[in-house]
Amino acid sequence: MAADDTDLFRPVTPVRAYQRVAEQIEERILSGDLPPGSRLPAERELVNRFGVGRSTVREALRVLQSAGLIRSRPGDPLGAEVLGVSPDNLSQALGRLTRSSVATLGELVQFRMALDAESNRLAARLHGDADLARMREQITRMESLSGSGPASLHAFSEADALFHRAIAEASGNSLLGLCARAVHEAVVEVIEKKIAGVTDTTAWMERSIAHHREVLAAITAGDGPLAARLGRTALHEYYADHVEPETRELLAASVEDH
Amino acid sequence: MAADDTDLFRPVTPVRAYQRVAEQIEERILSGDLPPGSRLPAERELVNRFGVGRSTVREALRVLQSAGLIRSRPGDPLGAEVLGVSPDNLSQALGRLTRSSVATLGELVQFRMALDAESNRLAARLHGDADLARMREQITRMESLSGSGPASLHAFSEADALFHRAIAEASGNSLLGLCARAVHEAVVEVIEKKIAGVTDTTAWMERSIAHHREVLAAITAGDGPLAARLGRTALHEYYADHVEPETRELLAASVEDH
DNA sequence: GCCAGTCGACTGGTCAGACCAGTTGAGTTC
DNA sequence: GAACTCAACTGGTCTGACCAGTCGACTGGC
Repeated sequence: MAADDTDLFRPVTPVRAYQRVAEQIEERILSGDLPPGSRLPAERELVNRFGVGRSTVREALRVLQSAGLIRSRPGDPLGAEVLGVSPDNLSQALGRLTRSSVATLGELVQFRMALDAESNRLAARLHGDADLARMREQITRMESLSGSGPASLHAFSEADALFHRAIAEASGNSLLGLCARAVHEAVVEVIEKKIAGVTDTTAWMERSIAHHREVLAAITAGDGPLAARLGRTALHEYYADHVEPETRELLAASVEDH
Repeated sequence: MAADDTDLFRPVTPVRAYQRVAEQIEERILSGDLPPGSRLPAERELVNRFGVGRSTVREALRVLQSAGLIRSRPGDPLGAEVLGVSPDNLSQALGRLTRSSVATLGELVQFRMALDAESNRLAARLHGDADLARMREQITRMESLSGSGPASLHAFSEADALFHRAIAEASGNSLLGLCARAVHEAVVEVIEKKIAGVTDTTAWMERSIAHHREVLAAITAGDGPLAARLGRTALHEYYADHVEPETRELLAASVEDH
């Protein structure tokens, strides 16, 4: 132990007051002492309890709020509301990564391929009857929308999102679903308009419905590898025309490798 | 269009002053106007430019800091430093999800299986000579550490992390690497001590080295599917004993399915 | 008795001004 | 030329104030 003197003295980072306050409150929230829906004391009350100034308390609350843990509303006599842990922060972080062009569109699609494939595979293995019913329900909804033309595109993609959420929940892995959702939002932000303008929406919707039916069939049959491959194929077909040309063939290879 | 009156009026959320400030600065950072390493004006200078009070500026800076975009140091005459987009925020969000038991350890490992498998597969297809050299280098470093007992565990896992980062960079998909890293940090946070206490570190290191050698061989040979499966196997072997019993067999199934 | 309106006691959001401890670099001293 | 001093910064914190919004209790008229 004495030989490893790199661990004896570590660089000391002064801990700011607002950090201590934020950590204490965050700890209470994560530990469950402050369940979602409960209220924090008023700011001026927190000032008394923590023995710091109001600006310090406010900076701490700001940090928690930007992390999506609490929400405050002016004039609310009950104090800030505890929201609990939400995935919004996650998708926010992913969104930043894409907007700063750390990640390209091709990388996003490829990333989502991996996530969706794993979700589908797990869902095929673990699904319950209720999960299947919810997926069927969304497909039915898509079918009823497919004739309405471009106006219903918004409702259609909502049904699509719900279908994928049903798969994610059936997979039993919340992380997969959350990340896939975040990436999906990031992708939509980048190319939604492009697709809406270029594509023949009716034909696109019908092909999309066909894909979803295939995936549902594979999941129902318990064929995980097939469901995974179908998920990749669908993403490739949707987005291949819109990614950067140099990554296009790589995406195709991602489908074939499985 | 007129039929879809849900989009005509949207709920209005008053935008706080500190939000506007934070958004403006964040926009400049993400757009590249403020590259990493550059400096923000001093707080009192921002007060003048934005025409708001210092507390407002400070709350905005606090939000950006908690998002990992900037870092400020007391007494620094250059002002806050722009850090650029980093995955720290991502791993922080993942850590919160696990600590609040929204996501279990098993889900984390399963998630990382999907990411690592995809990274390995892509790396096998796209690697350059420099990537292979860096992987070899880290394996050599692990070998030199494997005899030193528990004291060098820290350095060993650092080499391990660098090995995986080399794979991620070889894969050409930054998102995969960043997420894998975030998940890895979250996992480490949960069970690092457990592993350090329970396991025979020397034997564990040697098995780990053997795994890494196999993965490197598969990548060098360009065998993507094999590299992917090896990645899953390695994770299963490392963590299977530490995840919740009810998810253990599911992890094993994740390996076999591929 | 009930309902509408008023009013005051809160809330969070913002601002101004002050002080502190730390950093830095220019000037001073030896 | 090296060491020291010091003033001009920085960010971190506190105080006290004001505003607009919210809400509950009180009060008026019916």
